Amino acid sequence: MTIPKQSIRRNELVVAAAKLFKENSFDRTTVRMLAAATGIKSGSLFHHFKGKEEILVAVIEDGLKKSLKAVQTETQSLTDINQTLFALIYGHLKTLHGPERDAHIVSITEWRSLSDESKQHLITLRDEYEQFWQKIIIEAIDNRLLTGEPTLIRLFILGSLNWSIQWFQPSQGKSIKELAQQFYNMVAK
Amino acid sequence: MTIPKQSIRRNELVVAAAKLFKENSFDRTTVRMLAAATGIKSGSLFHHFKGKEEILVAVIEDGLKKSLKAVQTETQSLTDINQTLFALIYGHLKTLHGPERDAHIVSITEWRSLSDESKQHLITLRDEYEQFWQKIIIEAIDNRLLTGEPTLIRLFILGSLNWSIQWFQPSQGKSIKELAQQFYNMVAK
DNA sequence: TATTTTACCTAGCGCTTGCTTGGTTTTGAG
DNA sequence: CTCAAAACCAAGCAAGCGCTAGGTAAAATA
Repeated sequence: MTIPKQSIRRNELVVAAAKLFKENSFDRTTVRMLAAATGIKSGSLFHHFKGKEEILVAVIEDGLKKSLKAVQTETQSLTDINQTLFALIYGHLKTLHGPERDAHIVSITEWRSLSDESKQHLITLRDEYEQFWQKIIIEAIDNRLLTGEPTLIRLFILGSLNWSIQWFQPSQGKSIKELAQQFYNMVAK
Repeated sequence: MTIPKQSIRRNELVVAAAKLFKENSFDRTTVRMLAAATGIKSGSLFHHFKGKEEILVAVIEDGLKKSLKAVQTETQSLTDINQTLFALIYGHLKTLHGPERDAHIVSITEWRSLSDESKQHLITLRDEYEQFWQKIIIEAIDNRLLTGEPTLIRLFILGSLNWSIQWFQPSQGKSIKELAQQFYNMVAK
């Protein structure tokens, strides 16, 4: 019995899992809960995934890949560094609180529920994303838009942006664009 | 059988619990693990705490109270707003990565493991801490040291500071004071 | 239409979990 | 020295957990 990595059904399960993992947490979401939410019996889940952890890996992998794609799209064809930096911040917030919100939140909060092997696999994806930021930040420093150590600035900005999952409610009060503007104004010269 | 809220033994258990909750997580720390770490039998834990959750509440309560005390001490007797804002950032980082590190990390990461009742109880303490920040931030805005909405700025700064638990290793590379300086330079005018 | 593959169900095993109960030891005040 | 309160232990229960085994139904392939 081989388990296919791509299938419509599997993807549905991953989306449902992301929602449950966000609402409860990975540990407090049981395979029976996920089964009930998707109209399946709990044992049948293991036809799609080797184990519970593989579901979490799939959710996070999904989230990370979409993050990278999102900021790439948002910043492409921009030449001005001011615009690029804003687009980066805006793009990050837009995916973070967009349709894939659940997966992104899980990517951020459930990292430590992963085994070492799973971490190793996903860390490559995360590094890729962070490198994308790093490059633009360095360019911004060169243009005196930012000052300080690139790595520290990156951790600082990404930290505060990611923290918004703790307090920001989409479609209530501020728009994401306003938010991005305020973030941008605070760090850029 | 009444359970006293203050006792030396209880405090030892809370400290040990903080460490375990940080290393594993609340859910993945079993009462048996905590018992083994403190040289006790698992059942005996329930002489000190009504249930497992009460241990978590004690850890977080401890962390929050010490946070507030730390920044109060750090900023007292300062009149210049520049100095005060720096002291606030420095004080926050110093407790966060100081001797009570475990409890603070648990306070940040395990919030959602709490029941609604426990949350309600602890939210008062957290609000108190945030209000302390808010006051100083407003003063800083009045003095043109910061610009923007107070609440947003607070969330932004505290978010990035708290995020440092994800990457900062005490006693390795940068000192906390250097870190605080960089943070300060990035937000203050 | 026959055959294989994919998707699912039924039933339950083995293990761990938080917590309880009823009893014993230790401690400290009078 | 007495004795009650506090701290602990031994043993185990009931519930929930991830996951498996063996089979059936549906869909795809030939």
